[in-house]
Amino acid sequence: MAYQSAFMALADPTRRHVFERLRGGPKSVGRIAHGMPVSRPAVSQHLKVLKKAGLVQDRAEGTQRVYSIDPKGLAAIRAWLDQFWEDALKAFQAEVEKKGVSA
Amino acid sequence: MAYQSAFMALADPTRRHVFERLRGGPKSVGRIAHGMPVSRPAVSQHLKVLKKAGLVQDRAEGTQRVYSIDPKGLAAIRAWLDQFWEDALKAFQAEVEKKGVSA
DNA sequence: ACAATGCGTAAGTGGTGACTTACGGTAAGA
DNA sequence: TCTTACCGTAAGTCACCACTTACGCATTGT
Repeated sequence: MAYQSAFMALADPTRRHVFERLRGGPKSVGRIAHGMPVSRPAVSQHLKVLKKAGLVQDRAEGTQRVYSIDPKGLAAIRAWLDQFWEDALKAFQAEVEKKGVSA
Repeated sequence: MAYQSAFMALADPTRRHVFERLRGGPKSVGRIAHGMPVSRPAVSQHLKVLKKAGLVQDRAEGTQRVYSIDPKGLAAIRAWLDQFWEDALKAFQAEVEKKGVSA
């Protein structure tokens, strides 16, 4: 049941922005924070939340800390979505057939 | 770009609980609120947010208002996830090949 | 017309979280 | 060793959001 923290984590725009910066590949904290409208400690705090949600992972590389995307968190959301999607679509189609809703 | 409000909407546990109550099919506000630890107006407010995010839709049925799941919101999240998934996995695999990470 | 039901909204409050600056700790270079 | 770079954490502040009660509106039944 880790999709809860994953949703919480991705809800914040700034945090999602941090997360999306890792899409192209691993980056250090400094490089992530560079050019962002918030301070570097703020980015660190966001990364902490993302890590706790299983969305990112980190490794030490000399004096700097490199973060990368952890597929585990995304997989959790995807699993929840897939399960929900099936039931919801089924109920939705049953509703369409019963009521004849077009739009 | 509606996935932003969708994530925001699904981040709150109570609101997600409201949303999940619609999985089995359309329900009136009263039936949704019945048995929940929050008041009925609170449920109304949550439904308002969910509707704005494209996650639910409503129709009038006599004196009561029936809410059901709107696939549009889920589709938005799924699209974002799919797009992200592809890029992230690609970068992740490139990282695995380069570094030889096993776990 | 009047009462009753079902719901949305207004107004106000408490708690949480996102941000800041300041500090401490670790690893590399001179 | 001393400095420098890079980062996480502590402490404090401020805005926002989830919730409550009170109220108003529309629809149905008598």
